[in-house]
Amino acid sequence: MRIAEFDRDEVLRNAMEAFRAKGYAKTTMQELVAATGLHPGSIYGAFGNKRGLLLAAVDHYVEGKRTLRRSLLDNPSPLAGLAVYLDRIVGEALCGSCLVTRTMMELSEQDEELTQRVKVIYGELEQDLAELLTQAQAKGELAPDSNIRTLTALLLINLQGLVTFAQCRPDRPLLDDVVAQLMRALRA
Amino acid sequence: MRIAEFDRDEVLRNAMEAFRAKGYAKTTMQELVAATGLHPGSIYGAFGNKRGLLLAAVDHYVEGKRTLRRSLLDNPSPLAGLAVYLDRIVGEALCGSCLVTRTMMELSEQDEELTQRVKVIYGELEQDLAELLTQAQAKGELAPDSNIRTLTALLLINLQGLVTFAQCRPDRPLLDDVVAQLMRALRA
DNA sequence: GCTTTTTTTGAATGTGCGTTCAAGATGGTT
DNA sequence: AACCATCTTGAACGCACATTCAAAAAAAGC
Repeated sequence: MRIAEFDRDEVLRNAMEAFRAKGYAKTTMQELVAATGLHPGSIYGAFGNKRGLLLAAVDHYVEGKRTLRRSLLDNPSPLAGLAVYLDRIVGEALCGSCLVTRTMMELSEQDEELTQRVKVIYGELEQDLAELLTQAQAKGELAPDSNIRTLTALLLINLQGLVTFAQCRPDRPLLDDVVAQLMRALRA
Repeated sequence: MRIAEFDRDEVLRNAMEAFRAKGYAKTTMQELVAATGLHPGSIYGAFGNKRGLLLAAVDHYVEGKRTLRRSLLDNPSPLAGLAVYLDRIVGEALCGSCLVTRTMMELSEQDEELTQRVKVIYGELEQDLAELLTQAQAKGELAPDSNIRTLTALLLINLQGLVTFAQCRPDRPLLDDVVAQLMRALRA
């Protein structure tokens, strides 16, 4: 027997960063070898192939995001939690794009398994947001006649859009104003 | 002398469709040859190389979108024009992604010239929307104290997000509700 | 300490790609 | 009608890439 030397989490973090920076197709094995510190044989041994490494990196990325999201949203005032979360999203959007969105745009309509996985990820996010809005409504932070499903979709769309928009226009004050406007729109 | 036999517009339409379906990197020259009906030599003669064909296709795509947009937004009631435009965007989002967004996500941070071009395209769209909102405010369709810049950004973000969201969840009634909510948010 | 099993290493392989090129076809020009 | 510039055609090229493989190294079990 012999145990693997590398730290799987660190490898996935580095791979993720590489994929996020250049996209799947344009990230070469050479770059992944350089980024992870592993040699080709080790990568193929541990993850099967390049696509396997991407899938593992996406899972790792999503798990981190999900944990963070749930801790930020866990707030006595649901809408206050949402505000904190949105602030965080803006901060991240200013630093770089989202691996999931990028992967989805690049590989959807070609990779059925990956598309399915992305849909599950979106479903989870949607459910978290829907629960949050339901609680907000129960606590009177939202109008009783608000349509949770519509508002959830509006939120998702704005999360998506924010990250993309920030690539073109990394203007923090503007993004903060937009978020404030969005929060007002929810209550309206 | 001899005149080119192919119809440039049709070639660009077909190339655009190919690029939009699979992205730049994953669309092979073979597929472009099949899609356009041109042989490699002709493509290289007319557009320089694969990237040149992409740039030409993007320009063609954007020009079409811009013309359509301006005609839809040209309405005695600015907000009514906006509603018509958004309805159209929803319809298109249900059919497939946006070539510009896709190209941007795939090639930004690698292709400086293309990034610059995309920023110009976004600037144009932003300006059109800002003008529309200014007119709406002048005609009393928007509150006098609304911040045009913020609302413009909000609109852009939602346009962006709508198209991406629709890929995962092609649900026309839901999208219509979201658009209605967004229109309400502008007036608030 | 020897064997066994797994990992590491990095050079080698084969394939698919964007691109080029030279020969043939075409139509405008004189 | 002859010429020439340009377009068309499709085979050929070279390169970069993902992947494989065989040898070396390193831990675990006895």
